Amino acid sequence: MAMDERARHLLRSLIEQHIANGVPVGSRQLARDAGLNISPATVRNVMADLEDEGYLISPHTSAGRIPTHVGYRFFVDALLRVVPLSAESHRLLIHRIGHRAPDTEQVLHAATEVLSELTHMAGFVRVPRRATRTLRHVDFLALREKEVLAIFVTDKGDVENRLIRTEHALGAAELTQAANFFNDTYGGRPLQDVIHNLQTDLLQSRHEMDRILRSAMELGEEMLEEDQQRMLIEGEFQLLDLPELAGSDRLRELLNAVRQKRDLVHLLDESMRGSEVRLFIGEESGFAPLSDCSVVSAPYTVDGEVLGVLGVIGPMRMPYQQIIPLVDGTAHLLGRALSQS
Amino acid sequence: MAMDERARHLLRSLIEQHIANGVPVGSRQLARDAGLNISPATVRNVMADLEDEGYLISPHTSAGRIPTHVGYRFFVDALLRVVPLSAESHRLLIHRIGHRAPDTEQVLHAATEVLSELTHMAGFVRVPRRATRTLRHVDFLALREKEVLAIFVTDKGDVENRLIRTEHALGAAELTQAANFFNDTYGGRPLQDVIHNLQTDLLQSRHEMDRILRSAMELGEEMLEEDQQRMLIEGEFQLLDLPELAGSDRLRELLNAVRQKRDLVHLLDESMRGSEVRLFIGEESGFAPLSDCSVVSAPYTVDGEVLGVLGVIGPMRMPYQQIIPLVDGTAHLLGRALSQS
DNA sequence: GCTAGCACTCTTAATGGTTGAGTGCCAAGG
DNA sequence: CCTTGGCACTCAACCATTAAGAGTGCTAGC
Repeated sequence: MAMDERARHLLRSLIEQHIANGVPVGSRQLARDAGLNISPATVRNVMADLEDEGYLISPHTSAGRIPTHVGYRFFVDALLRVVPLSAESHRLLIHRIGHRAPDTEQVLHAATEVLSELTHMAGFVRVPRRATRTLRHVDFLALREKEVLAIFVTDKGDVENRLIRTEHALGAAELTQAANFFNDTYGGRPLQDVIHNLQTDLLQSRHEMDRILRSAMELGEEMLEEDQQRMLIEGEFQLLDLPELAGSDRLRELLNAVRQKRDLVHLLDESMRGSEVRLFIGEESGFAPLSDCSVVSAPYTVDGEVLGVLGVIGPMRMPYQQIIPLVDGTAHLLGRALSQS
Repeated sequence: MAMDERARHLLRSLIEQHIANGVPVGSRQLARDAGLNISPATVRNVMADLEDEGYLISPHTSAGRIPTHVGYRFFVDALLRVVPLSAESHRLLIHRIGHRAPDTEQVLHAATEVLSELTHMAGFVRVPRRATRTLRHVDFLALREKEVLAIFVTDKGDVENRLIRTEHALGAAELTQAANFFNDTYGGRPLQDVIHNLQTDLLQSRHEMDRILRSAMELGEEMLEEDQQRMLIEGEFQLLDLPELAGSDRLRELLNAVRQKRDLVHLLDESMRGSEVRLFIGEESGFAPLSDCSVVSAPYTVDGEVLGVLGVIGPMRMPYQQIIPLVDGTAHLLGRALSQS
């Protein structure tokens, strides 16, 4: 059954009030603040309908009503009036992630922090995946007897390194030779390909550098695997202040889940498909520890390519009309900042 | 005034009971469990004395007594019977930090985690300072026009890198030349010296590589500065479970303080002087957010040189007799694990 | 110097009454 | 048929009171 105009208006008003005050909204107050000339009794009838349809719920018999996650979903999809990003916030964003050293890592970190600060919730940035990066340069460095340091550099300046134990001592010449071979053969090619080709190449040849190359390959694989986990999070502790999550048990679960990152990353990778802001409200995420929370995320892109996704985690009851443009704006600015580097 | 044998015995018994149960200990229970044949009334007299001398305090008139930080201090210094590390814990420690890839970073991380897991408190490891490290190798890599990636490698295999913007494009030959100059001049020397000498050298010469070298120096400085901050922490959230800190405000302060690391690192650097386990009980740390907590720390050494310090943060009421050997053992094993790499 | 006894204090939990907010439903009115 | 006022009902929150229990300090006697 379709909701009529008045019901929509009341639902919006109720949710806005609840977001603002955090307490259940009763019929009298809603009747007064909704602006319609309607008695509380009428409002009660409408609210009863909305409850039947799953948009609202009352915590107990005599306590007004609060939105369900279904209610919030309808609210953001059909009722929300997004306010443009305030000039002040915009300035701050630019200041924090626009005027930066060209270091990717630092920019990402700054974005995470500023998200957390401006929203007073937990901010996160999913770090760009390296799978599509190309291999820029490899270096093998003899640290001491039988220990070689392998250094990988990608085209974006990501550096990864690893200590490799070798069976017999290797001279500088040999290492240079191995590095040259590696660079000549694989330089400039996407990391994924490098790993893959290296695997088949190693099966055929019995090059004396095998061991080093094999270790190097493992390092590459690790880089790709590590990718799966790389996410910056800041301001988790702000979640401690939220009265709605105060029940300590839930909260610890949440904080641990956030720290583990695994499932969260999975969730976010899903949301990288679209190109717009995306919301997971309450149980929608299908991820139990988040069932009292909402996640607002937006992918950031460089030259039209989606590199990662960023956003915030907070209570279901958050000021979506401000959070959404903020997350959106941050994603755009981050994309711009990264395209300069 | 000296404490007589009986008072010491009662104090120990009281603290042990309080550590075990977490509730204030009354005269009746103490009289029963202390093993002496003494009436509660007598115990009360002794307890009153101990309270006068600052070892105990009662939360309110009719609630038994709990130790003060002075009481705990006396307890650990004079009364504590340290139990040897359980075989089980020892096995776990070895398994987690003994059998590891030779990667320093990974070993440190594993140590942090295992400390947190075994104690159910927050575990930390202060990362070895690089100030005394020697410079192994420097590499300059042209990433693209006017961007150079500088890579520093220390003798222990620490790698640090930074993107440098240059004024005009530099060819591979020039970069190799710069790197060679750098390696020839400063290779094998302590980082501190490198920075220092580079500073004076740059003032004199007007080498055309100035800009790169200067940036490289800044990178080195950053490495040293960053040192001040580098500490791994794991399991902060376990502190959420502690009933004694449940008062949300204190706890958030604590978590934030731990996250900031600054003051904590300062505190720990103090404790690196000795070579033994060290305790900061309650206010002893002189650091407000920690005033309800104790820190147990131990330096870890390789070849007799103190590299860093590790330990745990938990409530004042913790089982010191087990925590102390655990922290001690972890420090030893970590030192051993690092000496192999 | 130790102990028993006693009066006293203070916390904790349970109890019950009151208040106020809010609902659901019904019957009257437009 | 929708709206509205009225009314009975429910429930959480608050407050005061009570009772029980734990523990202390003090004193007097052994």
